Amino acid sequence: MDEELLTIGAFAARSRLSAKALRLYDRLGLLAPAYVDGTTGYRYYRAGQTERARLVALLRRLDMPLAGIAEVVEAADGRHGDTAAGLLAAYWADVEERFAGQRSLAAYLRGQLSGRSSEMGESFAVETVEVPAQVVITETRHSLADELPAWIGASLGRLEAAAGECGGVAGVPFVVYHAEVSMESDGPAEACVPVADEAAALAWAERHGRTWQTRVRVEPARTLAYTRIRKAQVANPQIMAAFEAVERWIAGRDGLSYDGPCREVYFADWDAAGPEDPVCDVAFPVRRSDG
Amino acid sequence: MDEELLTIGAFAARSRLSAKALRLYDRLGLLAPAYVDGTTGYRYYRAGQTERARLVALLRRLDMPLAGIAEVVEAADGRHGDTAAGLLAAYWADVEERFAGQRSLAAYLRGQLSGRSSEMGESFAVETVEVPAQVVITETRHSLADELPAWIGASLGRLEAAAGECGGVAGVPFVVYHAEVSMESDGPAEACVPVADEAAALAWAERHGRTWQTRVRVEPARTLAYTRIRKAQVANPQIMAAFEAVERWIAGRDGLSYDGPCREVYFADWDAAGPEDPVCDVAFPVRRSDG
DNA sequence: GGTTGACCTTGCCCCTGGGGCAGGGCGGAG
DNA sequence: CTCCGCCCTGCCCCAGGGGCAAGGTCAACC
Repeated sequence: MDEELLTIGAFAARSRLSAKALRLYDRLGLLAPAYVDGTTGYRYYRAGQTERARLVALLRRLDMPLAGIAEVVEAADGRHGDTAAGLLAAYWADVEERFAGQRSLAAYLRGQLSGRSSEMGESFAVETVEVPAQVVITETRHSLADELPAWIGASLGRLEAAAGECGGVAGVPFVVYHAEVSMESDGPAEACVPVADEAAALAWAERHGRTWQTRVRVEPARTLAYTRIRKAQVANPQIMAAFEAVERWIAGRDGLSYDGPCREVYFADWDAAGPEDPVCDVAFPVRRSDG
Repeated sequence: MDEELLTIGAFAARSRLSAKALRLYDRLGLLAPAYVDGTTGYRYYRAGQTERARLVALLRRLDMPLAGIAEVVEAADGRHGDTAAGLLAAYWADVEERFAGQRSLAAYLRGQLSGRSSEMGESFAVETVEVPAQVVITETRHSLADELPAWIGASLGRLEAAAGECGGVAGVPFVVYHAEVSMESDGPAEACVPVADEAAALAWAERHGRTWQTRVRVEPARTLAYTRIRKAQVANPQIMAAFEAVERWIAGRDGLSYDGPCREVYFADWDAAGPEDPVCDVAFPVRRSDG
């Protein structure tokens, strides 16, 4: 077996990896040479290592990060191939999900770029409403926009349950998309449930500490410009058309300007609603600037 | 319109881009602020620029490179939205193609990792054959493995046409996958057609210069270990199973070792063959090392 | 035994698309 | 006037290598 040692170039050819990549994988501990000459630093690989190297190369062609590849090859080496296949399947399911989102976004954008986007399909009816100040309990999350829907459901569920300890739900739950970088909560998404008893809410937040990034704050009185959408429209990229419609409506009114981050107001029972039932208002806070 | 200027933070919030990204896009000329204060360097954006910024943000979510995004937004700004939509469609078609390849590779790998890969499906029959030395005219290409099939067809077609000037096709065309980094052709893939007249071939190569990376060389006599596959198997990842079968067969014979880069030998008329007709030998040069 | 040329080593800078931080300059409100 | 929040530039960092330079090695050929 001793004379079976390959230099890095020969091993690179057999494994379809570049010598540069092999040095990197060595440094990362992902694919160590069988023997390294102490004086010259030359790396020597066994022919039997090509199998592992090939696996690494193929996994790289799936754009799997090297850290993930390390887990897979370790699992594959450990004989319990189930785990390796499971890790790969999990990774790939993730990729498929992301890709499905991108595909629908691409289709939406193609439509926007080619067609008469402004007048396309249904026109959204936009109205304004005054909302008084209210005490809200909130959860905030820096989310990645693909796990947002699941998080919104879970978060509003938790908050509505907690509202029972705070005097009960005193208004319509909503989600605020803070893009403001350092207003006071620098996260992108904040789920909010209005409650009746501010003191009880503060005590509740005290008990819960910082586990779920929970907070209690006063949402000031607002004027909201909003449009009502159906359950089937609460998804990307359909919902973007609603946001854009409201923004266009605001831009078309002189003397009206934005007054805060946009939000989705969930006024209906989500689970009981059918796809064509209105469940959500897409809203922007506005202010009369002068006009 | 003058008081409509937004600071970078406000514009970042409206456009869902980070201030850092906006500075980068400014530097690249992709999204320049409406006004830059000469003394402070402060960037100010018009509210009307949010549309372009949103488009950039959405295209980034498709992982489109900024250079491509620049083309799309320029085209969209130029009013001829067809072009913008066309550029996006072309980009996305490319992504879909790459993704389809990755998906089938992922499926193949899941099978390999979980199942009894060695005995799965058909077992490939491996044999050896002696091939005499032959003069070949060749084209070489550093290819990206997704455009390989198309290139192989085109290249062998060109070479077979050229063989007429070199004494005619004197053997079976083949493609060599040089992974060797600097043997004498450092490229990954080399299409080869044997010809009868070496002197005429050299003259032909002289005339054609370096336009298609053409060369004439003598392929030495070889012993090839090969397995025969059907047309339907000439695709990724199916063909990989054939390569692996030959490698395992070689590894299982003591006293036989690799003697050069692997190749695909196309012995049949590709266009006339049906999916189940044998068309190709997947081969490795081998050498009797001692035993 | 010497030379040559192919191979190997480390180290540095480059790419994309930003994130994060440091140090310092503005701007409006109290 | 001061303070806090915003803004600026500039630097280092990430993955996953590519490419090149300067220098050390190895094996084959003469």
